[in-house]
Amino acid sequence: MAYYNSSIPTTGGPNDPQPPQLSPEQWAHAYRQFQYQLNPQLPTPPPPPHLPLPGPVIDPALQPSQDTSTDQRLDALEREVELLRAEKRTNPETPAGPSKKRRKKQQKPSLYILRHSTGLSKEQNRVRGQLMKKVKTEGMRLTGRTTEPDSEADDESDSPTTRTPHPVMSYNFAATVEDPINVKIFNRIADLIWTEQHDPKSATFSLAHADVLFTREDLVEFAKTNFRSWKTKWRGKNDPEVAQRQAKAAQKDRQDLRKKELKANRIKAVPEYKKKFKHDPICVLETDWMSDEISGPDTDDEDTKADHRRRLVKAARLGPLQQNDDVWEVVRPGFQSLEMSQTKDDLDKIVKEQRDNKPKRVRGRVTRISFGNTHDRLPAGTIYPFMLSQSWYDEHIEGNEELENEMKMYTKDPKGFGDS
DNA sequence: AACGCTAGCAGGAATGAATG
DNA sequence: CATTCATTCCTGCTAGCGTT
Repeated sequence: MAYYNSSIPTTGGPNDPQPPQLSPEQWAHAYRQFQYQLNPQLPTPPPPPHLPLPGPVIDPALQPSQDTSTDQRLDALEREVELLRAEKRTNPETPAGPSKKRRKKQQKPSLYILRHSTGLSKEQNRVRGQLMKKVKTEGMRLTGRTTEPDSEADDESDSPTTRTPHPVMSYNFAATVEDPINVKIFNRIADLIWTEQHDPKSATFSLAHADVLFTREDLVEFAKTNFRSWKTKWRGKNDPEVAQRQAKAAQKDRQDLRKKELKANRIKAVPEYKKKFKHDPICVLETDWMSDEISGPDTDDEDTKADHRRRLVKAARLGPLQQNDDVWEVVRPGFQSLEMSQTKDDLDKIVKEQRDNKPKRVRGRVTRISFGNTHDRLPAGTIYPFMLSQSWYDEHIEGNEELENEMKMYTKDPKGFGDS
């Protein structure tokens, strides 16, 4: 993607493409599915205790006609299994012996098939999503949850919201996922959906792909994940400290999002910029290096906040009807050199031109105001020499060994920047 | 290996304005 | 009025981290 990543060792930016790698779990999963392919009579991957061994293997050719893609997949799986075995052979810890023990060990990781999404096929992911949705729906029905989180947690005699008159079970959010009550609910959910969906021939079966396997443990795991997410919400409502933490996180999240949008807009202007300046500005467009766009100062002091807001409103020249509109202050990174900020300004100019040229069909954007303030956070990742403001470095970094080490910089500037 | 927590992300909802 | 589109923000899911 970004060309500078390829030539120079970086600290591993967020955009680095990762070569796909199979985890042990995925190996196990592949192996397991292979077993099933060989012996589809096994209706489901049985829970761990008893897994009849491959036993008399059925010639795949004898199986009911399969389309080529299935055949191909089977081939791939065969190869994977071969690799798996090879790996095993070279593993000194598992000497070949009476194989009962060995097998047990091997089965353990395959408790789950769809638990993690990485490495799953498209079909598997589809079914995975369907199952998670079912688990969630069932969980809501069972615990009497609506999409609206009910406000009162400790008040039993709540308002007459006519809810399902079902025998409602309630999660114990104060406890963990191991709490007996919670476990009971997980099992109930898992059993229900397992019964409904594990047999493709049954009338209740409604998954997109009948040949995708899953285990009951998968379902329990989905239910747990669900519970955890609900618990987080519950804690936010019941623990002021947690609420505060979450609010802060949400704010940071919003901030990061704005940076990302800023970057995306500027990226759209890159082709035009290249035409104009004959070099590539993409090196400047790292999310972290975009300006902050803040609604208010990071403080608890109400006066400071109110004052800040007043100044923003004034600078934005809001009309009488717009007094409550959003206004953001742009706070640029202090570390950046003139050349870097100029590059971004040039990009923004193009962005603006392009916006003005388009038929205006957009809602008004939030007004951005700059008071010329900067922040002094260190740049994330590795910057190029031309990006660094010498005076900022002298003032904030120079002499502080820890910070000096934290600043990472390439030795050479990209073409068209700095001296090059 | 499982747990709890969190940052980051994708997808989509909501919003507002111009257009047919 | 419905449609279309860009912008902004929210929700829920996931991976990754540190702990048990």
